[in-house]
Amino acid sequence: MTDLLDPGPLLTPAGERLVEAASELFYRHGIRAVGVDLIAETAGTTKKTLYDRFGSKDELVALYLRRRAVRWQAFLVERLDAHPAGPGRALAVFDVLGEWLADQDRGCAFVNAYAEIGGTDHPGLPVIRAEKEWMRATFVRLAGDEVLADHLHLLYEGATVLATAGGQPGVVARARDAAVEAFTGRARRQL
Amino acid sequence: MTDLLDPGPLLTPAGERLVEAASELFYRHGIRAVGVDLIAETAGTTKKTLYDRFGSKDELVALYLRRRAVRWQAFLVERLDAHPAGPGRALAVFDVLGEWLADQDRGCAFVNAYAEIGGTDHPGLPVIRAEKEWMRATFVRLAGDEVLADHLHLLYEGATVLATAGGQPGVVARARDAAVEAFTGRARRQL
DNA sequence: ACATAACCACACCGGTCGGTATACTCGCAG
DNA sequence: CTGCGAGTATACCGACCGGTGTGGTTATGT
Repeated sequence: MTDLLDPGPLLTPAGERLVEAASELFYRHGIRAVGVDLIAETAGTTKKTLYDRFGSKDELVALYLRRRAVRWQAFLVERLDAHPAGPGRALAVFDVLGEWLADQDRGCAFVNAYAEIGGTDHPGLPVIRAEKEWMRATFVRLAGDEVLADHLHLLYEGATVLATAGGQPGVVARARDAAVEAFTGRARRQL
Repeated sequence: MTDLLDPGPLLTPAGERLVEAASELFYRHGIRAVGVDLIAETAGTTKKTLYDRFGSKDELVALYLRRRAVRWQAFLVERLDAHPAGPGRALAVFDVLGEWLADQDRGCAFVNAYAEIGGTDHPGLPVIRAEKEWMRATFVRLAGDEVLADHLHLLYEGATVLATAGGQPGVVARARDAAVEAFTGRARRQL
């Protein structure tokens, strides 16, 4: 799992600009909507360099997803560290999600990518699965309870979808409320 | 809302074949991945007829989404009617979802469409919003409680995402379990 | 007999798609 | 001085993109 989300070795300067440009364009407009010509032009380099560095558009897409996963995970972990250790951190995930979604109005990059490459053998597919599994594992670690973790993970994914595709930005706060209730349900279950 | 999900007037035979072919191709491969030439060929007709009937690819996409919404809603209502009236019907939504997802392995058509057309003024966007709002209203009607309905709706959307993009097909049953717990939480809240 | 709508066949438009090839310049390490 | 990896510039490839135009056929209804 960890290797699937490895952002890979350091890139050459032009390679770095290419993956940066591709990441923003892919997220904002979708994968198929963005051509390699536009990526190269935005990065201030050429298609030749793109294919020299990454071999194919599909590989560049997979790298985009790996980088995106690492970025979100680093953001989440950093924000969670500011909270006192304990079950409250599982709740704080929803605060971090709200903060993240304030900037990222196009929703979950992995869900979006699956919409375009699902049902194929695209090299980005394992990255998508690994990211969702990482979030589940994170909830398990934070909640210390598999059943509760699944419950929280479902609320988390639902909130992301409804806040973006559903056009209901306030839903993240309601998801947090639901998470609180899930916690009290766990407490009662364990009595 | 209801008019946004109106499938529209009856179509001519070739128009009907076109929207049928487009629906399956769009859902299976994505919107941008499917060209109008392929749609026309699959329907056994021509591009000319497509543009005579629908005016543009975007309008055909919007119609695809409206039809998809109507089809899911009819399926859900029919299945729910088999259950005795009462709060148990809100739980049955998760059984119906599991049944539906067994055939539809490409996830939520509306979330997928948003991944491709979000951030634009595509005529399909209001349809996506209307469908999500319809599901929320349905949960409110079934649960008779806004807070509980939001909780259930979040679990429902999360289950759809994780069962498909997340590659965790068993998650729908866990979402149902979580929904049961949300119900008992409501009961306790109302005492 | 005539109009009309629906449909079909096909050619065409400018533009973009992912991907390849050739040739050149630069900085740097041996 | 030389070799080499990185980057640039540009042209090219066949295929496909969404969309338009022309002309002709069939069926229905008046």
